[in-house]
Amino acid sequence: MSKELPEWEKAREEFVIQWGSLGTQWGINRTMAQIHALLMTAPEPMCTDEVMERLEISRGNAHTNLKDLVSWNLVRIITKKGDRKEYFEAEKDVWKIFITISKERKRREIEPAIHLLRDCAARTKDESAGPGKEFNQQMKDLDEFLSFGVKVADTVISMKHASALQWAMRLLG
Amino acid sequence: MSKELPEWEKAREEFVIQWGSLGTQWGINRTMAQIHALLMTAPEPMCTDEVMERLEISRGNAHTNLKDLVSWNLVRIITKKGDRKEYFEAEKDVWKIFITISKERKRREIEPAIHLLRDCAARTKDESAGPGKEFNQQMKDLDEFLSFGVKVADTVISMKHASALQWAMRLLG
DNA sequence: CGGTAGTTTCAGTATTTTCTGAAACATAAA
DNA sequence: TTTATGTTTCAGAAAATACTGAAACTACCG
Repeated sequence: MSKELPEWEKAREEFVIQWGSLGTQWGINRTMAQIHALLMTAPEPMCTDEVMERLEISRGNAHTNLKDLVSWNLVRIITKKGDRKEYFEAEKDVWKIFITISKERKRREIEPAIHLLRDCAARTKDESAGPGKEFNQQMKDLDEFLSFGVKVADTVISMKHASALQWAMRLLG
Repeated sequence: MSKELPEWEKAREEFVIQWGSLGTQWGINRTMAQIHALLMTAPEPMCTDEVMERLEISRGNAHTNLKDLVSWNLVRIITKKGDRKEYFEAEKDVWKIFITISKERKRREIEPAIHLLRDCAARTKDESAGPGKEFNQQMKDLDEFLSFGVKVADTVISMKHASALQWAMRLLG
C-alpha cells in the first residue's frame, strides 16, 4: 500500500538515486548529492526525519550532510511557528544554484591553488634560463589562467538571471 | 648528497605535493594529480621508473595512473628510437589543458546528467498541475541550464588560444 | 628457441571516507 | 524542576578507494 507512489514520485526516486551516483563523479559525497536532489524536488521543506526515512539513512548521516549543504548555501533552514523542528529547503533557481556553487568552489578550490602557484613562482623568480626558468613560466601561466577564471566567475556571479541570459545569447547566437 | 636539489626542484617538489592535495578536493585521486603535476613541470618526458622513484609509489600504481592520464588525453606516450621504454609527456599549454578537461568532463559528467534529466522530464510530461508539474519543470530547468553549459563549452572548445583571449578580453574589458 | 626489457593485471592489503547508533546536549513546555 | 522534543557529536563499524608487489604477459634480440 505505502508502495503506491504517484508516477512523478517514481521519477523523483530515480532522479535522487542517479543524481547521487553522478555526484560521486563530481567529487561530492553520494548522500549529500541525494539529499540535495531530494530537496530540490521537494514541494515543501523537509525535516530531518523525513529525509532519513526517504533515503533510509541514519540520523547522524542525515544531520551531517544537511548541515554541510547549509554551509554550502545550497539549503536553508526554515522554522515554522508552533513547531520546534528545523525544516530544510533547497534553492531551486538553477541560476542561483550555479552562482552559489561557483562562489564556493572559487573560495575553496581555486584560490588555494592560486596561492600555491604564486608561492612556487616567487621561489623561482630569479631563474634566468633552463628548466628553472621554464618551471617559473609554467607556474605563471597556470596562475594567469586561474586568475582569469576567477575574473570570469566574478563577472558571472555579479549577474542577475535576466542579464545573464541576455549576455549568454549574445555570446552564442 | 642526492639531497642537493636545485632550488627550482624544491619548489617543484612542493608544487607536486600540494597539487596532489588540491586534486583530491576536485574529486581527482591524489596520485593522479601528483603525476600530472610532475609531468607538467618535467623538462623532458619521464618513464615509469622515474615517476615511481620520484613519488615513491609502486609500479602498479604508477602504471595505472599514467594510463588514466593518457585516457584523459592530458598525457601522451613518447617512444625514443633504440629504446624500448615508454616515456610520458604532459600537455603544458594551459589553454589546451583546459579544453581537454572541458571535453572530457562534458562527455563523462554533463551528458549523462542531461540524459537523466530528460528521462525524468519525459516520464512526467503529462503532469498538468501541482507537485508533479513542478517536478517536471525543475527537470526541464536543470536540463536547459546544463544544455546551455554544453553550448558554452562547445564554443570555448572550438576556439584557438589567441581568439579565446580576444574573446575573453572583450567580455571582461 | 631462450633470455632480456618492459608492460599489464590483479589478489590481497592498507588507507580513507562515509555511516551508524547511541549518548550528550539544548531548549521549551508541563 | 522534570519531561518531552529535537539537535549535535563522535567512537567504532562498514564501505569505498587506492596501493603494493609479484606473477603473467608481450615483444624484441641474439
